[in-house]
Amino acid sequence: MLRKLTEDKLSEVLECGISEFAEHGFENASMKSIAQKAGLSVGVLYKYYADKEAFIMACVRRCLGGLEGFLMDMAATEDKPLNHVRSILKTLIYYSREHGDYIRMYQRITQLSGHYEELAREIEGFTSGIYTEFIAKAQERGDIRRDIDPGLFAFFFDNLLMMMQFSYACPYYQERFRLYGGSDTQEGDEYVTMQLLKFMESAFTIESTDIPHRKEELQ
Amino acid sequence: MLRKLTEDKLSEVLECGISEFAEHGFENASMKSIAQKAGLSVGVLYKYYADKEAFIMACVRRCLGGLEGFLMDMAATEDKPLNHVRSILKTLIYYSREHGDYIRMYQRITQLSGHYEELAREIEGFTSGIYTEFIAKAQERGDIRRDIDPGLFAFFFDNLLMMMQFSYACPYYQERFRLYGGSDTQEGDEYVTMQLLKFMESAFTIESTDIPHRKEELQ
Amino acid sequence: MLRKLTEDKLSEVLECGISEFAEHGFENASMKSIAQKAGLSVGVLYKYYADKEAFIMACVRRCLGGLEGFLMDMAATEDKPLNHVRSILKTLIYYSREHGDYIRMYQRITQLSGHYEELAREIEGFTSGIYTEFIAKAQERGDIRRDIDPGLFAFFFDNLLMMMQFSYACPYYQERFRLYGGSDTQEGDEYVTMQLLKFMESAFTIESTDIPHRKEELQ
Amino acid sequence: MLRKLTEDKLSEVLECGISEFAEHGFENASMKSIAQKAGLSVGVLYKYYADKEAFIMACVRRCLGGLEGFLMDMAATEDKPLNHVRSILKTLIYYSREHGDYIRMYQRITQLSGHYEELAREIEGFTSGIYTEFIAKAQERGDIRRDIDPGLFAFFFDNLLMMMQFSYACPYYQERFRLYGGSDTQEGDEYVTMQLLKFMESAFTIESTDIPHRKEELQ
DNA sequence: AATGAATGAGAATTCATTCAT
DNA sequence: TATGAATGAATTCTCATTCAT
Repeated sequence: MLRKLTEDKLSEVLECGISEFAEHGFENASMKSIAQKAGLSVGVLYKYYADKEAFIMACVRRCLGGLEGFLMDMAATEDKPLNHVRSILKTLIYYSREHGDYIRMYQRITQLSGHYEELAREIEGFTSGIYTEFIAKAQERGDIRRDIDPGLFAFFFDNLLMMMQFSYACPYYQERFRLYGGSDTQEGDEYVTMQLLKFMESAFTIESTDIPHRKEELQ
Repeated sequence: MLRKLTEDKLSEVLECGISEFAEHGFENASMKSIAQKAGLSVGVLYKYYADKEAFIMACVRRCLGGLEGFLMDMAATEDKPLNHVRSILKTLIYYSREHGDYIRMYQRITQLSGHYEELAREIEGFTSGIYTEFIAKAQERGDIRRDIDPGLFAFFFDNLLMMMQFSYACPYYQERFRLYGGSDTQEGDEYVTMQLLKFMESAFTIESTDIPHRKEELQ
Repeated sequence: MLRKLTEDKLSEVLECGISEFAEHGFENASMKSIAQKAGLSVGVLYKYYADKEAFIMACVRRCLGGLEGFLMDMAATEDKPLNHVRSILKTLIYYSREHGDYIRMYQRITQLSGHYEELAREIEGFTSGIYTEFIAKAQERGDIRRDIDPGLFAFFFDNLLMMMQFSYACPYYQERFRLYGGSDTQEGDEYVTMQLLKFMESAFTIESTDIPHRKEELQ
Repeated sequence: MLRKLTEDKLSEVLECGISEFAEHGFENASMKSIAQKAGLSVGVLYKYYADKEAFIMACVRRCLGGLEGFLMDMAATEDKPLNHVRSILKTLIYYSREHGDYIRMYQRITQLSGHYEELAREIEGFTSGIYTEFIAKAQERGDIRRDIDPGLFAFFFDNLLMMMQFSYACPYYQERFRLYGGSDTQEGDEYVTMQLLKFMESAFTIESTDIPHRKEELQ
């Protein structure tokens, strides 16, 4: 019998939870099987978490915390936009491979109904802030075309990143990825990265002429 | 008699299923409430579908079928790439608003575990085919830069579209959209469309020089 | 498989519940064992009653309803007080023997905590009303001494009756009864009845002199 | 060391047990909360008592022991029957107020199923002995009518006392008491006592004529 | 053929009891 | 020796599925 759950063990439990939830979804994962996976009895889970809901929440927090940490690291680099993006992509792909559970868990989170909007705001707010600022700064420096809404630009950018994550970590998206000739095997990473860079690069630099630039000009 | 019920009623049942699954997820939706919603007894449901699994599958098929139909219509237009894309985006946003259930259901599908890869292949294969061909043709015509992998280009393109769909139909993504200053209200549609077009436009037309063009050139 | 719970079957379920609760108490009786006893699956119980609490409540109601019915019958007789009481006692003892479960269940009810006061008021209010009125009328007619508070008199009277019920139906009280030389076997009934009548008779008829008659005279 | 804890602490634990059991019943009271209330760890509880059952038994014993002590004191007085009874009642009511837990616990005990008959015999045997002897002696002295079975007389007498205890200490009986116009507030004590005395007094002194005197005369 | 009540396996949760420290 | 965290059997409750009518 374990004497007391150490900090480490507690972490392990959450990881097991994340792994189970990532694999089976919140409803299909059973507290019992999570406990077993962690080598514990159900009782312990309920000692530390009031109920399944609370445990899910803890896993969600840990997952988002992990992602946020990763994003922070990623955002820290200073470089020319394209190089920065290149490094972001590299890290992202690597992370998606190594911590697939977190990405899959994240995908599950996007399905959660109820009062989880705050969660979205927490994690997505962080990302959106970083990216938007990143874009805005680059626009100031003239590294990126200025005739585009930095918020939406960041949004499209992040959309591409999210889809890459899913495409590397989630079964359905992996399959889909393959259909597009993409490879979710290590070898192709470099190539995919470069192609995506190319796709973005132009978006970053060209100045279009025949599309209205600002909301105000619409009417 | 079966035949009497069939056509219309069966459609209705599937629609109810899709609506329930879209809203509550596959686990949380109950066969009973679906039957009630469709004005049927559970018994009939089980006459037509062996079990919940089978019923889900039928709903999934219908949903994907619906989406495919919509995509076909969308793809049918012939026009200059950017104009074509503009019309695609317009339709897409409109559809996401009007048939949110289908989009939400689709999001649920992307979470399904098990032997659903074939499903992915069915629907995504269709899309990927269309888009890739669309890109390739445009490249031939010189409407789009040629130094890019048409498959991956189509992939990135579709990624952006998928995220738009979700951002217009799924609660979590809607919330996220707002954080980026995006508006999921009718008024903003035009603006968002244009910004996205701008984001893509350059990707379509610029020819980059310092990024390797083909897989083969990598080593 | 039963097709549908008839009125009778539903009654039977409640009787099984009463019997189980009477024997094991509310906490120790399990829904499963009650269902089994009634030859049903747990599911049915939960079809008809929201939860254990609700089922208990239904059993309590039925039990109190039964007791009330019995009390009504008992109260209906018109006769000279002592004869009336004699018949009450007879019925009471008979009932306690035949419907021990109801009496035992009633004893359990007296332990219930929570919002069951209303229940007490329902059943006890009924009894207290009947007895108090019965005493008051007898006082008017001169059949019973008038220098006593009819309410309290009825209270003491009912106390004796309650204890008789328990003594005939509840294990602990039965054992206690025996220690007093009382017999809870059929043969002794008549004798016990008569002794109790004698105990009460005098209370009914003598007019004491050295005990203050009314509340007001106390100070 | 065990010895250190023992005497006082053990008493305290038992008191906590009694208090918890009195309030929540045997099933609903948890060993953990009892230990906490006593400022102990569950471990110690299980050092002294094999299991919950054994602990309950110990509490039951202590409770009955306490009641017995109180009854002994009560029985010690020598006086004329009615005066004696008056003093008994006074003490009883006072005790029921001051040591409600013991009375409530006692009520719980009367519900215990299993091999608790011995318990009944222990405590009730004591009471019944005292009362029966008290009645018999008074009959000899001519203080109480002789045409009544002293055992049953004592039984009825004790029945009235028990009900008074419950009516002063147990929620359900308190509520019931109120319905009869009884007051469980201090002020009414004197009045209730006197009314009960009056109710009993006559039973003690009148000699009825038309009810058979002894068991043997029945046939 | 349609109905919807009954079934019962399985999930969440509690708590008496054990035992490593 | 005392502690209180861990254990896991048992309980309540749900819901996909069956089947008598």
